[in-house]
Amino acid sequence: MASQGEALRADAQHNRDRILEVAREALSANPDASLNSIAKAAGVGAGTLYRHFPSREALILGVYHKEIRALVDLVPELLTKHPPLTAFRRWCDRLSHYGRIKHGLAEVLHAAMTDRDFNESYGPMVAAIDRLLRAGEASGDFAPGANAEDVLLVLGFLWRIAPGEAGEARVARLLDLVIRGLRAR
Amino acid sequence: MASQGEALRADAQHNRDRILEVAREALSANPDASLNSIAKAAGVGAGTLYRHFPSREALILGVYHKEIRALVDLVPELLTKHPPLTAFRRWCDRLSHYGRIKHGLAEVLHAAMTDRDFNESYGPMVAAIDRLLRAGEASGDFAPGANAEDVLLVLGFLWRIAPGEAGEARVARLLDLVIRGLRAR
DNA sequence: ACCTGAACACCGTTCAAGT
DNA sequence: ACCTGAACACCGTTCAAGT
Repeated sequence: MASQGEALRADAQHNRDRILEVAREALSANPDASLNSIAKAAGVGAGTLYRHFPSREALILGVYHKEIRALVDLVPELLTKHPPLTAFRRWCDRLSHYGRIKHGLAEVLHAAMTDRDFNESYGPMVAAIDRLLRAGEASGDFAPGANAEDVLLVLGFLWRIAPGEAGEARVARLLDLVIRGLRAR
Repeated sequence: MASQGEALRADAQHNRDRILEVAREALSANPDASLNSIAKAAGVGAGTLYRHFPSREALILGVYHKEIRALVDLVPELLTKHPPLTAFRRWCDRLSHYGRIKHGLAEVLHAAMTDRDFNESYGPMVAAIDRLLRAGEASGDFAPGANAEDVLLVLGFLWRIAPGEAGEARVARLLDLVIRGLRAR
């Protein structure tokens, strides 16, 4: 559950890593892969998987934890290299990329928005967006007062665009629309 | 599958209606209600449910067919009574209302967007939005060229807002954002 | 032409028994 | 402290047998 609260016993740590490794592969091949099948492929009993990840969401969150982290850490970097508006845009592009490759992330973030247990990854995500919004506000590009949780919610469309050819263009069009909506008049 | 292609035999028609009636109730109590349980509650064999609705999506679409139809039919009415911009706004409010009451509609519309079988309800939906957009374009309120499918896609956030107290305000804020994004500069 | 309902393979989840 | 894996109740889906 916790990424590593107190050190796990060596075998437990090994199992945890192995489960995440197998789950990543299995889930990206098929987002609906059964937990039993993942446990079996990882060579652990079903109970072991449940001990480490008490729900499907917890497992997915475990798998994509690094990606979420990377996304959050990207914000300060983008803000030093680019003006706020393009920083926001780049960040959304990156978010879109993750969302489309890592199926299931969307559902998890959605669950995280209601479930109070998952704040560990949802919180930083919202904070990251908040930084981008405030920066845009300070530069006068964005209208003041935009809410980071709201923006994350709208950005959900990024995960519902099929990865196909037209997808790229659609993402661009829709991000334009959202950014126009955020802009100062 | 078809709402009523060629007339069904009397008993079949009766079963179909009964299934829809029970499914509406069961799904609104619990969006994940099992198809077996719905069949049982409707007093029909599992196979009968599958004969009428070959997939869960088809069933949900059957259940909410009337609501979707009503939504589509609302557009011309709104456009005669209101200027385009408020017509759009009112329509979105209504869409939001349906989405939050009738759980599962969102997933179905999403599926409908990829699956080519469901155009029967997705098509008219897109056409309805298109009318609203064109009207706003003609009046000079909306920037030209907005894509109706894109707009339906963004509006997906409407279904992911919890029905709670803060929900109403959130819907309002987010619709403002989208409308600002659509506006002519 | 349509319906029934048992049957199949599989699911998530639990929990006694092991080490 | 942690793991195993059989067991439970249930799922979606099919299909022989009925009318």
